Amino acid sequence: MSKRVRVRFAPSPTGGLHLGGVRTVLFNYLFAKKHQGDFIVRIEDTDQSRYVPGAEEYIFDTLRWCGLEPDESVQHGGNYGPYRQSERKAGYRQYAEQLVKQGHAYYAFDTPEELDQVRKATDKNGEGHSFQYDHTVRMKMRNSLNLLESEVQQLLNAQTPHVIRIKMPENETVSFTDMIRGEVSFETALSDDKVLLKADGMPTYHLAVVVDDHLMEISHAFRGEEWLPSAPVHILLWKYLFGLNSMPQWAHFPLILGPQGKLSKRDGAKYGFPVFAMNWKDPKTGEFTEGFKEKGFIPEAFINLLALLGWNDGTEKELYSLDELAEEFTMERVHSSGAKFDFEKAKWFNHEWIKMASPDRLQEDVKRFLGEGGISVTDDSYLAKVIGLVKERCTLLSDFVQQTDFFFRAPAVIDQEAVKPKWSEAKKEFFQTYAAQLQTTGEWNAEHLEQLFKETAAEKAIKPGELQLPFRIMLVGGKFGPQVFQIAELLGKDETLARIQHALPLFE
RNA sequence: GGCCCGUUCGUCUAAGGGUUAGGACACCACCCUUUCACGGUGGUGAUACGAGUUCGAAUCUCGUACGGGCUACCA
Repeated sequence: MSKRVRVRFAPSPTGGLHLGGVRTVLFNYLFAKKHQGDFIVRIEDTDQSRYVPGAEEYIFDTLRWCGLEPDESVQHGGNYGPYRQSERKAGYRQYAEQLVKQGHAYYAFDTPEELDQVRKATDKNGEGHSFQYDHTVRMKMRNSLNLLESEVQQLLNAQTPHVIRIKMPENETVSFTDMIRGEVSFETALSDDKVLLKADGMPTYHLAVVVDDHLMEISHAFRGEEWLPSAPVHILLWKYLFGLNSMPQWAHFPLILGPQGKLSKRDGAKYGFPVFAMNWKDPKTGEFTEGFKEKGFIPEAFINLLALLGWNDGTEKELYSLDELAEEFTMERVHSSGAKFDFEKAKWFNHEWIKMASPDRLQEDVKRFLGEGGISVTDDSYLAKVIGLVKERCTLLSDFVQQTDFFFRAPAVIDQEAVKPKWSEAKKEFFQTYAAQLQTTGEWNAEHLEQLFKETAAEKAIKPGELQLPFRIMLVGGKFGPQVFQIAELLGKDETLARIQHALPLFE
């Protein structure tokens, strides 16, 4: 019997969640659901200098909007807490000390300033990175490998600021099986001696991720490809601390790329598409980044498009609900190569989901957008009818503003130029007659209105087609919207007549 | 620079030794609609390059090129 599936998403609260981040959440979530496992969110806030107030809340708000609720987290509780690494601070040191005792790590007293100097000195106008704190230089630095034991003890007793670094083996090959990429291997000699415990007593990501994955009994550790190069450090820590047998299985997701390489939040402003899941304003810099939610995406579509960026089930199916995804998802079918994000395709997904959604489902979202567009809705059942009529021509929720505006208030502008060139006295007479008929008719539905329209047109010997555009302009103000008689039906008798009367003189 | 990962239409991808290399988005044309869309039909368009293995390679191997990631007391 294999152990229970437990996966985690481990964001650091430093800002908004971008596409790649949400997809990492999604794949974790899907894998957990598929295997009846647990999905945990652990906040990795070990770097106090990068902490951004509000970012943690934002993350949970985003997950809620996406419908990806964690089973355990800061907000959801659970038996493996605390779920915030800063609150687990006291626990990490013992593991680092254990490594020192085992000879796999050591105390280092070099200050950040000293290291900076060495880096600058070594990096003689090359493109940097010639200095690494690794096995080739560690015997020249100020650390417990090098200093006398008494000196080390003295420094420690005097509370001299220090870090604990891993002592990377000098010639070992570390390899592991990535669920997506297969066998991956690294030479340990090429990696530097990463800091495990910082001078402020906080662990770095490397120590914390291993310790917490162990303590939280994580069975599968998934993260973005940017972590692949540091995997050997983590494998080594697992080996030294808890044994390779209890190590989770790894998978590194391909990156989501922007038009020119790595997707950055700046791409959003530059190319006109959102990068974050929801609007985010950095409280420190004031920098604003647009979100998919506010751009007019519905979460069903957002999830769907993210899932298909790097995964497919091998069939030609493209539209999946969250439940279907959880059913079909397998890690083996996740790609190993990065995917460039295509906003046009993203919009297509949204359009498809809006078309599939019921007016009820869309009601609240549409109302939110209409409100922002200055349209207030008082009659929900009227709104539902309107939504049903126009939703298939809306790609983004924001499109509902233009598509429904004229249902709630008379058009502010009448596109007279669309009518004037072909306007005639006969057409004017037609509308006068038609208006009079509408006034007295007892029946008010699209079919009847159309029938009446055609009959009257025939009497006046005008092709009905030539009259439809003017009628549309009167009711809508422009050349758009659903079938014109359906519009009139929803508008009702009084409003329809008022708009005809208002527009008629404008065509002279 | 070093290390790691990757490379099929413009983009997302299917095809895990034998197919006219399939689909979707986008684009173009036509049809439907006397609005704008939806929808329908058709079209343009790809295996990075070079060797090797094989009767046969998009698929396996190697090299080259290109792309990306990492190289902090950041995650």
